[in-house]
Amino acid sequence: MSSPATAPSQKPRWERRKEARPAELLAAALQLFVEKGYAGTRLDDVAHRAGVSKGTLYLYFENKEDLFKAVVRESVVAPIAETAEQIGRYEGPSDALLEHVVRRWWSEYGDTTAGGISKLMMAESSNFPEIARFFLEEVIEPWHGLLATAIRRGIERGEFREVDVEMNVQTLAASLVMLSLWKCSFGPCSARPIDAAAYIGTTLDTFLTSLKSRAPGSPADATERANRGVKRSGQRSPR
Amino acid sequence: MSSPATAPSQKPRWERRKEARPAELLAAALQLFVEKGYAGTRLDDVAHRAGVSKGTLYLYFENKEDLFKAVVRESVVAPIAETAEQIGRYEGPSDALLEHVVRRWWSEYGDTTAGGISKLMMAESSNFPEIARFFLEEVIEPWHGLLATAIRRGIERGEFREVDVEMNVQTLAASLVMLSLWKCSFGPCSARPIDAAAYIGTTLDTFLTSLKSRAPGSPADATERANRGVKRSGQRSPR
Amino acid sequence: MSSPATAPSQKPRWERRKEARPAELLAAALQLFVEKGYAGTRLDDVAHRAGVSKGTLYLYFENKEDLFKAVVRESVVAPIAETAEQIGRYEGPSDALLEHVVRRWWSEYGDTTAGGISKLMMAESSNFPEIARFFLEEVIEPWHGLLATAIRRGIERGEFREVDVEMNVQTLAASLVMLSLWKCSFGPCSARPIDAAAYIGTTLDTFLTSLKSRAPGSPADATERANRGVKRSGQRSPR
Amino acid sequence: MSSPATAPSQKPRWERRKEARPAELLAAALQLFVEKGYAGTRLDDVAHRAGVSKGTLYLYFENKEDLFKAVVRESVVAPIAETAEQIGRYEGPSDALLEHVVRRWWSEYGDTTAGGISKLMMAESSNFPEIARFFLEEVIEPWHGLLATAIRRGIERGEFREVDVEMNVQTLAASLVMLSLWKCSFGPCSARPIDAAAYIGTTLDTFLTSLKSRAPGSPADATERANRGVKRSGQRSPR
DNA sequence: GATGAATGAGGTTTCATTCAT
DNA sequence: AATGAATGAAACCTCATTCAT
Repeated sequence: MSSPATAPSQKPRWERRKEARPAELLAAALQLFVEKGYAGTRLDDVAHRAGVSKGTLYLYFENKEDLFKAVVRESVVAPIAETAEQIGRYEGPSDALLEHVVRRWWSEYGDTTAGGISKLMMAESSNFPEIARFFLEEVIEPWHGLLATAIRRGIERGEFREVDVEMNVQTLAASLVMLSLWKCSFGPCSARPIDAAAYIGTTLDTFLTSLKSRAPGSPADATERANRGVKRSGQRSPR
Repeated sequence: MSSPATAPSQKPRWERRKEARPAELLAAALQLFVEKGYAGTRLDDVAHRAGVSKGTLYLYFENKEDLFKAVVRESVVAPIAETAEQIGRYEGPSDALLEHVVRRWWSEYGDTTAGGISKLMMAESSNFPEIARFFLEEVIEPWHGLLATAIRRGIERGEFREVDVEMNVQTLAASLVMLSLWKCSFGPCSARPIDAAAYIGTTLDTFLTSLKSRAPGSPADATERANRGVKRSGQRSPR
Repeated sequence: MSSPATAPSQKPRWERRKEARPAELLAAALQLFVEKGYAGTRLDDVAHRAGVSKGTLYLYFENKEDLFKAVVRESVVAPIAETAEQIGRYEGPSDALLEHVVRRWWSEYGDTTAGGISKLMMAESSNFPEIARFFLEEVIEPWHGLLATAIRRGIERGEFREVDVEMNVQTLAASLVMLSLWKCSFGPCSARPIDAAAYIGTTLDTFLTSLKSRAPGSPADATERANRGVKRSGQRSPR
Repeated sequence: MSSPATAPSQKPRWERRKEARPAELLAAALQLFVEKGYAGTRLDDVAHRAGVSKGTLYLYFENKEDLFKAVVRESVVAPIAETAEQIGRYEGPSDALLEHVVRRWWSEYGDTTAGGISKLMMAESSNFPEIARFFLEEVIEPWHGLLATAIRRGIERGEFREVDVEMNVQTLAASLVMLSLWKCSFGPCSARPIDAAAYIGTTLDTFLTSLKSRAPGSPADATERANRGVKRSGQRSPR
């Protein structure tokens, strides 16, 4: 500051680095965090996998927790906004729309390395409540909102029957997210790997069939009708 | 309560403790493993929560990994066998049967502390492949088999349409397991807690409606039929 | 908390330990902190000198800073209170009283290992402001108060001339403390060690001679008189 | 720069820089060493405060220890030689001379940033014995010699009583140095800052009053005479 | 059987030092 | 001459594991 030596244009170059080199570090960290969990990941390994020394990590991240937060934040893909636009412009039938939203989520996020973030957050949410909340608000809720918009559109246009939108979104999303989780948890252990395309196809089939089901009183019998309202929480066993 | 002796009248016969005591340790370990993950759990805390000293742990378990394995193994409830019997004896409609199986799973396992095991295994499966495989074979597959039996029964009896049983089981189970996971991950972070009964109700409604849907060519259009599960994996976007 | 096993009376026993074994650790730490400074002291060395392993340190002190604080606090000798009593009961001449207070401080504190604390605090006060303030209030000020009481007594009884008590205490204490500092700083470097007894004798001689000096206008010339009031801060050079 | 051969002819041109630039570095280093101590000072901070990069430090100093030594050596002001001359030429009364020497020391050294060197050396003398010895011989002893000369002159001219010159110098210097130490140690912690002018005034008053005290047998009683400095080291307590 | 003090390997973090530019 | 990214040795600290009581 007082010396003429300190170039005034240094800062930008620093910042630039913080986005260039760190990318490799974040990628390495993502992989390891997903694979080993937060506590099980050694910074030594992260650095090694990124091809740098342990100390270099600390040039870009204050500490392990900071790195973890950065990994979560940086891995949050933003195709949600893009998909949201598509919904607004779309004019075809709602079932195709919902299918599109689901398939796009899978290809853009669920089937990606970033998809492992879901598993990571699931496992570490109680250790990092703040980040969990961040993930909930910035990732999960927007994505649920997308599904909700598509379903609600179908109901409003008379294409879908009237269901509890919120709950349908929850359960549909659950099915899909589980596929992501499975891929990076039991996937490698299982003898025959899961067929993702078939899984998604079946999920769509199930939910769309249910949503488009018209029969006022036929397929849905008493049991089903009772639960359809969702406001009920009674329980019955066939015994 | 008063002296360092753990219990007033327990002292006399120690022999039985060898098998009785670990229950408290396993319970404590389960809670902590689920909450903090394997690496994040300190044996100190486990012992403390179980009300014993750290050294006592080593009287019953060789080491941390041994404790972990024991937790997983011991927490595996065996009501599955019992439920399997019920299915064999049952004679009513298949939708009620499926509902029963699902609700029983939730009350006996998913809604239990042991339900956290799912989250735990999900997070640690890559660190403990053998245990993951054990869990897959001893817990997941039998439980999937149960659902498969119920669905197949419905199809055979003409109550359900013909679907890809395997995949329907996968997605149905996914939805349900996700409820377990949510409860001990994002649950505590979320503003309004999830309504488990409604969630299960909606899941049953969706799957049963889909399974009982008859209309050969009406709601399910070409797209759906293609994905219905007949081993196809075609993909289409509304674009 | 939930378990009946945790005896409520364990705490005291822990606390007891915290004063038994830690004594050796505190002694070792004191020596090293005084010798090497805070940053220059390795916990490994402290433990080694105390004959225990590194980890044992952490059974008794949370971290390095905690150990440091404990060292300072524990080394604060309490002979000040005792000396204070003696002053109240004393009935002889004030010069002998002052001499006693000074000599006692030296034998009980300045000449002790704890005397090194002065050097330590001097060096680290800017790194640990809170501890510096603690030392200032709990050690330095009481000790200054003792000297002030003795001097004020002499003035009130007409044995000493009227001087700025506060400043006389400061400068007298400075001279003495410096002896402590010297002992554990330049002392070992100097060819011929300082003669502590002679040093203290001379200090007493100087201050007592000055205090008992009666000459209204003789020895103290203009220069001196000007400074005696202390309220002046003028400066003059003999040039 | 180009070949592995370390060209010895590259250096010549930069010789001057080698002596010019370090001034800023030495100033920065001095401040930090005084404030944080040797081990507690990071070269990063030194460079930053001097407005250069960390690597630049190594163009001028081999390593941290080298920098430290340079700081001590370069900070040793040479006004002592100058003051020594003044003493030789001086012809007035000895009390004024001593006062001059004392005040000059304060304004030229004690009140300077370099005054912090005393604190620094005190703290690090056991870590750097060679430098401590250097400081002792090159700084402390000459300065003590100055005071000794002034006092001895007073005794020889009959202005001062016969005292142990050596010890009087020690204790006088101690009082003064302590003021320097206080300023950069407890000074910032203390509620009301010390009044340096008053402190020096009182010190001069005390020592000059003592030195000029004539009364052979009146104020100074047996006790005092015994300790007066005549190489005796007897000790007595009023008990 | 039970304890908890003690250990030390291993992880995180810091920072003096180097080197390509 | 100057930079600042990169390094790795060494410090702090944690915690699974052992063992005398």
